[in-house]
Amino acid sequence: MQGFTDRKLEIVKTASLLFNKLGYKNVTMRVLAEEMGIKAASLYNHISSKQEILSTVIISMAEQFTDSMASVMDDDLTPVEKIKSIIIHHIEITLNDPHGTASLQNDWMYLEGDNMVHFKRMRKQYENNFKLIIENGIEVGAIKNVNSETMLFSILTTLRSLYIWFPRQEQMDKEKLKVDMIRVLLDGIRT
Amino acid sequence: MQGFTDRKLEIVKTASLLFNKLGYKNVTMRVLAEEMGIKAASLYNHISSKQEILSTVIISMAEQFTDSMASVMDDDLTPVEKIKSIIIHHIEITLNDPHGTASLQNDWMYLEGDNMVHFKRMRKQYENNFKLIIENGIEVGAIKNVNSETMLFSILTTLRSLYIWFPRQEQMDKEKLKVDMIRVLLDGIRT
DNA sequence: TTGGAAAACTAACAATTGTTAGTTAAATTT
DNA sequence: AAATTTAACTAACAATTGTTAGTTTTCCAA
Repeated sequence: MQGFTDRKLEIVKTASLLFNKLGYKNVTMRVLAEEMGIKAASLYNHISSKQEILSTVIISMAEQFTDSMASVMDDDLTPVEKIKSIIIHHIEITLNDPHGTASLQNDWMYLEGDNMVHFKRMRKQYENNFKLIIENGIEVGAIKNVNSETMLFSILTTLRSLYIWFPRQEQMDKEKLKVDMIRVLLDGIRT
Repeated sequence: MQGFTDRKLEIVKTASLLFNKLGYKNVTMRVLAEEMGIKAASLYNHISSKQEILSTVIISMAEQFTDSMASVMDDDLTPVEKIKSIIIHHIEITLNDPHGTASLQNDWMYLEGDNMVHFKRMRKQYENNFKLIIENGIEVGAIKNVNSETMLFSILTTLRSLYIWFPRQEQMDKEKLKVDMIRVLLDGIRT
């Protein structure tokens, strides 16, 4: 029983790596199987469909972000500290599974049925919570009085794209990255 | 001769809209044809392959950004003003063709052969030029002395994702958007 | 009115896709 | 050692893909 779970996890990990390298639709079951060193039909001893592989990757990543947002909302912090905490969570989740995070951004559109509904609901709620934090920051005077959607998406799209350029930042250590990122997103680039 | 060009342009425009809605690989020639009100085979009176449609969309968008960067590099401006100019160009190109910009971000990975090479070269050069401007800004003390790649990608990924949330900002006018965007990217969100 | 080009059509192709059925080998349990 | 489960295999399927060939319709110029 452990063996089954391990093998499935291995398939999902390999798939998310290939999704990232080739794009979801270019990762055929035969390509995936070859990367695993087996034949395509053998994959079906461990998973039920290609869609299950995709949804396992996407939904598990989305749930990590959902959980991290829930913990931030619960914490008793100022708005600015909550935003710092979100930035840190993004960096850690992304560094912990860059290929999964990349799939989350690039391949969610290939989800079907309930998986798509569930994903969209989680994403919407994440954005709503983030926006609430920003608007609370504006109210207490800690955040600029600029259109909150503009600030939300400026920060969020940057965080969502972290996976793209982490490969180029390998010399940089994680803690410095967090500090720099927080500084740039909160205070901009101008001196 | 005008008729031919017009029809091809119409196909390309429709395709980029569908790419955005369904994802490149879900836009089959039959789906595209149906949206145009004709049969799949009829598309080939105007275009030579699906790849040609994709590359027409992607390369023409990439060239717009390349051209805009070239003009910024030529202009006699301070580093900060150059960055402001880049932000404005991004907003204008994106607003002018949101679906094309979306395809540029999402579907470039399905380019083949020379198209892929050409695209990657343009993108690399764009990033290099942007980075030079930032590093020049650091030298003259106008930009924070933070890792230049961190600042580059924070700004660039935000600009590249503009297409995602422009549909939500329809009530907002273009000039205010430019002002807010410049303010947030240069000076952050904190008061 | 007619001739010719432009652009639509029908029909079919070869290749590739995800998936299933049935079978064999490997590993684990009894 | 035997029995049972796990996980690989071969072979094939139905559906879908981009594309081509050949034909008919539409439309404008002469």
